[in-house]
Amino acid sequence: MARTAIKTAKPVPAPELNLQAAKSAATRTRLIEATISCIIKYGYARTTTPRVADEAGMSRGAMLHHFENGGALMQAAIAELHEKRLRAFRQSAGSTIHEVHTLVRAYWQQISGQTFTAFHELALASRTDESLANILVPAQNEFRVRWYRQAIELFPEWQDDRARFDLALALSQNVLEGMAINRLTHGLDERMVEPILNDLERQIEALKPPSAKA
Amino acid sequence: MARTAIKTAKPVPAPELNLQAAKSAATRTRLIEATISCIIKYGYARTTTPRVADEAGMSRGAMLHHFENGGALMQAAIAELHEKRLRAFRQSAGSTIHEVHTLVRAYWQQISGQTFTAFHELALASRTDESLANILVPAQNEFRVRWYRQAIELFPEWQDDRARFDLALALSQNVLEGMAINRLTHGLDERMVEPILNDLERQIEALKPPSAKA
DNA sequence: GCAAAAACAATCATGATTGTCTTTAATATT
DNA sequence: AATATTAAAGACAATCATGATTGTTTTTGC
Repeated sequence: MARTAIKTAKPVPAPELNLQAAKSAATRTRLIEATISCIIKYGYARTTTPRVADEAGMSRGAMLHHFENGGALMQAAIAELHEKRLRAFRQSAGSTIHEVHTLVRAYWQQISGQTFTAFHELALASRTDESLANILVPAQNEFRVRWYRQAIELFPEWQDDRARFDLALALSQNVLEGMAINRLTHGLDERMVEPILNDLERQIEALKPPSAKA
Repeated sequence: MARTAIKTAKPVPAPELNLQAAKSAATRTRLIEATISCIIKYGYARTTTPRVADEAGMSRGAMLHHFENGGALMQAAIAELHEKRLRAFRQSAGSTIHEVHTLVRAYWQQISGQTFTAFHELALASRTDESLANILVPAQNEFRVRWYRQAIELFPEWQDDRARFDLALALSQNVLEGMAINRLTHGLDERMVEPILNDLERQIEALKPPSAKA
């Protein structure tokens, strides 16, 4: 699957109220979830079409009936992963509590989950896989833009000092994602998680301009 | 190559002063370097034996003469990568200047290089490849232990407050490696590198106990 | 020089993955 | 009820990576 050229999106079968044929959608979902599971279990490179079909509990023939090739399935899985990320993100940021502490913990929870694992598998694979990068990078960019915009909304009074605001965001992103990735690769001392999170929060608070400090 | 079980080390041909047969060592080196190049160029999963042989400019048969199988070659490549890292590390830490600024920049330089890229490829692959993890994790651990020990040597007067010392180290590791990895995966805004590095330095200085502050 | 050993090259058989094609079962339409 | 459509399964040929085997050329030791 890894090396498969990835084509454009499949023409959605028009949202007529197809009755039983809508269970085809269930099968597609099953396949997409199986693909994500395989990425998490075996890594991107070993997420092969036989493995995915096996994980989904169906034949490879059935699978290729719903997705014309492995690349199309992978593309759909990436779209779903992206949606998952955005959903989790909206849920976190949409909370009524906008304290730094809450937000840091929420994002940490988010990237501690397996969705982030899958995403990083894809992200690193895309380093050396151009066709994969072509569909993944836009998703990454969109996520980052939304992250940034959301942060602006959450801290409007911080916008006078853009430099420090940007620093707080970049710091958060790199510290948290750095920890998450190091955890994936036997590189994180779990005992240091709490101290680092606390320090990050302290640091963000310190970067807030006086007008924004509660 | 990815899925190959990795055996124990090859019996070194005894350090007698073999004359021309020592050019065998050159070929082995060539193969090991080719393997590392392939990991960087194509990623771990696509570092196959034909590609490596091609990169080294020799036949696959010749390659398998020097390394009994793909796994043995990969193991040797990992050992070499580990050595490279340790060498670069010693060079950085062995400098006479022990300022925080210098050390942060030195480690940043180090993980900005391709050796770190290769290492992260392996590290992530080892998440789902047990036999790879078996040879990579010890190297990772050794590197971390040396890192820690070196830091203790560089900042002896900091040892009274171990909690803050450990925090400074963990923070440095996660921020710097986080940035390096995000850079690999289209996730780093290069404009933020300098501000983050400066902030990290400031932060480390702030964590130093009064007795250690110059 | 000559024989043994090592370096190197080429080929083979095997297993895995991929996409296509064919066949059967289920479901929907008229 | 008959037929067309879709889901699902299986078989197929092509490609590729792997390790083993065999053959050829150098190099080394006697």
